[in-house]
Parts: sequence; C-alpha cells; structure tokens
Amino acid sequence: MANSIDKAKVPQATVPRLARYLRVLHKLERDNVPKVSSKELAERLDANAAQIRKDFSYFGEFGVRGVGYEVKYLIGELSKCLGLDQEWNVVIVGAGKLGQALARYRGFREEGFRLVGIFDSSRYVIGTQVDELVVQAELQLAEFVRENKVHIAIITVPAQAAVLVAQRAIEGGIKGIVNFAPVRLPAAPGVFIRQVDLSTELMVVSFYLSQNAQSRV
Amino acid sequence: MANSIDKAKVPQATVPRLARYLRVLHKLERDNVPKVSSKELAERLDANAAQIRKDFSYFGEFGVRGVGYEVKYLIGELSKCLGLDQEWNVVIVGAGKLGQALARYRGFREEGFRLVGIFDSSRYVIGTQVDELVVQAELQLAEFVRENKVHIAIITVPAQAAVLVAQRAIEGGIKGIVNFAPVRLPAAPGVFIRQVDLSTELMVVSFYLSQNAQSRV
DNA sequence: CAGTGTGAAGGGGTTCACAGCG
DNA sequence: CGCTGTGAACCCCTTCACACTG
Repeated sequence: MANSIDKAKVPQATVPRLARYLRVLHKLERDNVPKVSSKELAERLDANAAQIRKDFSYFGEFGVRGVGYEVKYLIGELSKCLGLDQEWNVVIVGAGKLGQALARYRGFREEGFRLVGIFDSSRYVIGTQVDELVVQAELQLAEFVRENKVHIAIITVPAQAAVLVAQRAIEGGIKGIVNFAPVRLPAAPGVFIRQVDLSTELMVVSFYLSQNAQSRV
Repeated sequence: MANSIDKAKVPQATVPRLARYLRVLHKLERDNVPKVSSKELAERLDANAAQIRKDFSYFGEFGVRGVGYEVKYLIGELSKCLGLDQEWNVVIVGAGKLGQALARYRGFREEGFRLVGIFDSSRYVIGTQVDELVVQAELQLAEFVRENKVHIAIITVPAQAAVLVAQRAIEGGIKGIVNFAPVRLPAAPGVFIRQVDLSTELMVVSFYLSQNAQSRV
C-alpha cells in the first residue's frame, strides 16, 4: 500500500472529530482563508488545540512548524484519512420523511457519497419520485445491492422492519449500515454497523436539564 | 430535595446508555417479562453486565441480590434518573422533511416530551398543518417560547439559519437545544446544547470501511 | 447459591509541557 | 520566535473480581 498509516491504532473518539474538523476547514476554504493554526481551529470548535494536533498525528505530519496548516492541503489529507477519496455507493431504505430528508441532503454528495437507490415497502410509495430517484420495492434490495456494488445502506424504516431490511442488505453484500431505527441490529461478520439514536438525544438533554447543569455535550 | 443523588458525578458516557437500557426494558415490559438480570440485559445490548450494574449504582440500588431487577420498577427508576418523570415542552424549528419526521415520531410523547409548536421561515410553509399543529412563523419563536414555557428546541433548519434561530429561542428563555444543523452554536449560559450530526455518521462508516475493519460503534 | 453492588485494577483518551524545526 | 509534533502525566471510564445478601 502507498499509505502505510495503521488505522487500527486511531482512537475511536478521533474519527467523528476528523469529520468535524473537515467541516470547519471547508468553511475556511469557502472564505478563502489560506492557512490556520491548531489554536485557531480549536477556537472555532471549542476544542483543545493539542487534541487537534494529536488527532492529526495518528495519520501523518500535515503542518509546518512555526506557521500552521495550509487549508486546502489539510482538507485533502483529512479526506483521505476518512476514506473520502473514493466514491461510496449508498442506498436509503425507508422513503418516509426521514429517508427523504437524508436523500435531499446536499452534504453527502459533496463528500463522495453517491445515492444510487431508495427503497420502501409500501405499494403507495414504490414508484414515486424522490429527487432524481424512483422508489423501489424493498423486496429487490438484496439484488440491487449485489448488482450495483452498493457499499452503505442507511436504514430509516420503522423499528419492527429494521432487522429484516438489514438482513436483505447484508445478503446482497453490503459493507456498512447506518441505522436510524431504534433497535439493535444483530452483528454480521465484515459488516460495520453504526447506530444513530434520535430519541436518545432528547433524553440526554432531559437528564442535564433535570439537574441544574449547563455546558455542552 | 427528596432524591439526594448527585447527578454531577454521573459519567457523561452513562447518560445515553441509560436511554438505551430504557428502550430494551420497555420492550421487555411489552412482552410481559417480569424481571431481568444484568447479564440478560447485557446480552440484548451486547454490553458488559458490570457496566450496566455500575451505571445503575450511580443512582441507587434497584435490584435484588440473587434475583435481578423487576422490569416495571426499573423502568420507573431509570425514567426518574433521566428526568422523564416530568413533562418537557418541546418545539421544532424548521418544518422541512427532517422536522416533520421528528414531529411525527411517536417515541417522544411516550417519554414525556410534549411537542407544543413547530416553526418555519418560509411563507409557503407557515400556516400548513403538521399532525395537529399549525406551522408558525419563526419571527414569533422567542415570544412563543416565553409564553408557553418551552424547555427544549429541536433545530432542523438549514445551516446558515441555525445560529439566528438559536438566538431567538435563547432570547425566549429556552433551556435546552438539540441541533441538527451542521454548525456549532455559540454557547449560552444556562443553556444545554447537544449537537447531532448526520453527515458525520456516514463519514465514520467510510473511515472504518476504508480499512478492513468490521465491528460496531 | 445466584446475581447484585462496588473497591480496585486496568485501559483508553485527553491534556500538558516541551523538544524540534521552519 | 512561533507553532507543530509528541512523550509523559493525568483523568475518566470500563472491566474485573469478589464480598455481600435475599
């Protein structure tokens, strides 16, 4: 391999932070800012500057001592770190409001995620249009995943349907799942599963409000 | 205070886990399971049983040695821990697909979150119906929050509008914010802000797929 | 005697402090 | 001289192992 970084040694907590760094850097790029220091980045993210430098250090040396980081170069490097230098084929399963919201989200395509299909089980929804895509029948999910080399499935179906839908995607050879349904999906070898939990977020806020806390998490 | 638990000493990582425990317990309750052990819970969550017991221990002693936990009782106690024994008034700001998806989500009301208003800035959307609520003008947000004692705002507007919208909510005296817009909101004293980041989730999957990892995060 | 509750050990992640370098 | 890159210290969290109890 050209790049010899050992991603296995990257702390789990670092990965989502890289994504946040990238967002701020894109903003700086749009504003034609040529370079930043870790201190400036830290202020914009209210994070710790050493943390940022440490996170970068798992992947290489991206900065110039005494100067800082060149914004465009850093964007390129971090994108590579996150695997965004390749195209990922993505399907959304569940064409409800949440699925449609995600289908429309611009940020995905800009980072190399190609939405190639959207699926639903309701015969009233199958065949309707969502952006440029026509909603397909969930029954065809496995076949579609296999034939179109889909890497990632975003699951936005109701809880009771999620496990079945995940099975179909895995059957088709899916490699990664982002699951918005509030159920734990059974593990499958070689499949990376990430659980996202919207109602948990509200409960976390409830917890911190019910004492007299402030701050931010 | 009746309850003398010091919530300040609860690890941050414990809080979202409590919410997940609660979900599994609700499922057990629906299935008329009267009691569980920490081991059984751990299997259903693929977590560590000691972790679960430790998490509970920050709040009290909820189990019976040699037996386990009574499901209904445990649900009640954990709900209190998370502040779900009170009603929270919630507004959604941004009546796009994501806002509508959240407005419709059943799980919120069941845990004591009362959706009392939904707001948007577009004159084409203001006045339309979302479930039983009529979409109101964003300009009235501060006033509405103040007059209706709204505790929590869920922000689902586009990135460039989020900071302004948050200011209005804070002006009205909001106590907590769940922000789905991909921008950092400025801190405000006495306001708890929780950032939720949908595109970050996809990038995390991308990272783990771009090496040859499996597992789950 | 099964399963909780918890001190203590261990591991992972964050922060510090400074050496290294442009 | 300023800012990066990083070993080491520190801290928080997880896990272990077992005393305790119904």
